[in-house]
Amino acid sequence: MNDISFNTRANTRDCGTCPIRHRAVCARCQPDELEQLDAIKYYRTFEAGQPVIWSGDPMEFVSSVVSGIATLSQTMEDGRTQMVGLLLPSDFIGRPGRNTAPFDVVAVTDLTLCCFRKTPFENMMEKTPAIGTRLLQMTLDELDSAREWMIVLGRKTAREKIASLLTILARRDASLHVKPPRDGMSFELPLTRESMADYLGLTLETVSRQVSALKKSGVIELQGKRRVIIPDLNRLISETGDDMDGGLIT
Amino acid sequence: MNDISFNTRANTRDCGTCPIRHRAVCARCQPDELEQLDAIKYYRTFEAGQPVIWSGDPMEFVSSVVSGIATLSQTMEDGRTQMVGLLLPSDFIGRPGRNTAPFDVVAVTDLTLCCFRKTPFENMMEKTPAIGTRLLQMTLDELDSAREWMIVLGRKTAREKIASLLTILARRDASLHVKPPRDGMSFELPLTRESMADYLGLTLETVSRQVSALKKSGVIELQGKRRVIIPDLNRLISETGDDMDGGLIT
DNA sequence: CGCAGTTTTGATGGACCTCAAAGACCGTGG
DNA sequence: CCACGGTCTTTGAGGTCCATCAAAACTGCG
Repeated sequence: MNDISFNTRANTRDCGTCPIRHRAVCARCQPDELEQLDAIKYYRTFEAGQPVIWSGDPMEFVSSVVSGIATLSQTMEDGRTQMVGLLLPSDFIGRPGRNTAPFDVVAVTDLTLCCFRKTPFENMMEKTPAIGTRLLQMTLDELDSAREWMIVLGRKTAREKIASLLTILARRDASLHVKPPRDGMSFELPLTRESMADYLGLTLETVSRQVSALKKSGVIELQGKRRVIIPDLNRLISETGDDMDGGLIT
Repeated sequence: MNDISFNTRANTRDCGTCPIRHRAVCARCQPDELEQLDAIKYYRTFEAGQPVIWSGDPMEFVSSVVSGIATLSQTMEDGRTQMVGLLLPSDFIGRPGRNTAPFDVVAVTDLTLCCFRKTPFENMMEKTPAIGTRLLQMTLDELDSAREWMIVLGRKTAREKIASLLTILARRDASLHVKPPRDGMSFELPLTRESMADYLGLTLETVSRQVSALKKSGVIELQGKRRVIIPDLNRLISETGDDMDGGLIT
């Protein structure tokens, strides 16, 4: 049970009932194109904590996150690590045209991926413009998010960083449940203090202190250690240091 | 001369002799496709220091950097600013499918852009897979660079940040001159201390001090204030804190 | 219970920021 | 030619935010 670090399953789900159908890389495909994808796809599951792929490894497949959360991160020789992305349902993993993984991917919760072997997928991409178009759109969105994250890493204080992360998680959680974020909403914190620290460029102690500080200020409330309640969303957003007129969409 | 902050020129250059022909968004186009692009393109020039577009502005055009350098940056309400990208010759500006600019673009040196009005370009993209494919590839590369920059912002010391920036500039300068970077190479520093600080998430004083420190250590030499000499490239790279076995390619 | 992993809390130090002023560089005009 | 002002850069002194080191409290689980 040690070297079988993942689980490959038969194609148990039909694309028609797929929860990420309308947001994933296949979102714009026609029924006949979906059928083709259906024929070459397979599911893999990972338990919380398991690695999906290491930086530098050959990538034999590309995939979409169906359920669960994974992190994308990079580690320096001396152990300093920086998370560079959070992979949520419908996010795409992999790079057509590249053979080795540029970053580590690790499952933080139990994770289900919808996978395609790389070569068949690349071939299909050439014949199916809908896939390439959608992938371009998703990649441009991710590039914007990555750049927005840079101002968090480069210029924000520890407190602003925590508030920024909580805001992102609140919005993503809301968009997953197809509800707009609202005052009084709550969500599960999927990350440990250490993961939060790696995402924010802080130490876990600083994360812990700032979360406590936000709680003491009444900006957030905690139920147990993992459930976060946001009594006043605008209050939280004002703690991020961001411009408020940036619209609540996304 | 105040409101004419840019200069639109007739199509003076032929695509065939374009210096960025083989690396820009048009790199994979066939001769007949190039002719079509040729028909709708126009050049614009900006003087050093001039804004190209502000965050939130409507974007009527997309473009490629032909010569010069521009910065992509974001500013918080209180004035803290973070650079999120450096735009060098062949880099693409703009987003098919989006109407407003997500970041500020400013010319740091005199700048020449090869522009296309957005709608004609989008139409052409639909009919010309070579453009979309190339743009996807370029966007994926930029996403990787953006993510690699995150570890610089989040986890590196001031000294390592400076070394990282100098390494990037050295490599890009070398690749522009189609020479591999080598010991003893030198290049012009296109950025002020303040721009470097904005790129690195530091203050300009810290940048100044660390540049002096690297000079005192013999890692770099300076000719005047702007020309940097790298006596020993591996020495500089070792100062970045990065893994050295990552190959010198790129 | 007892142990391992996670989180909190405390004390201390250091890297970097802030504020301040002097110095270098450069074009302008007398 | 040199004085002059503007911009960019360097250097200094002091303070602060966050990292580091250390230990205790909490959580879940066999």
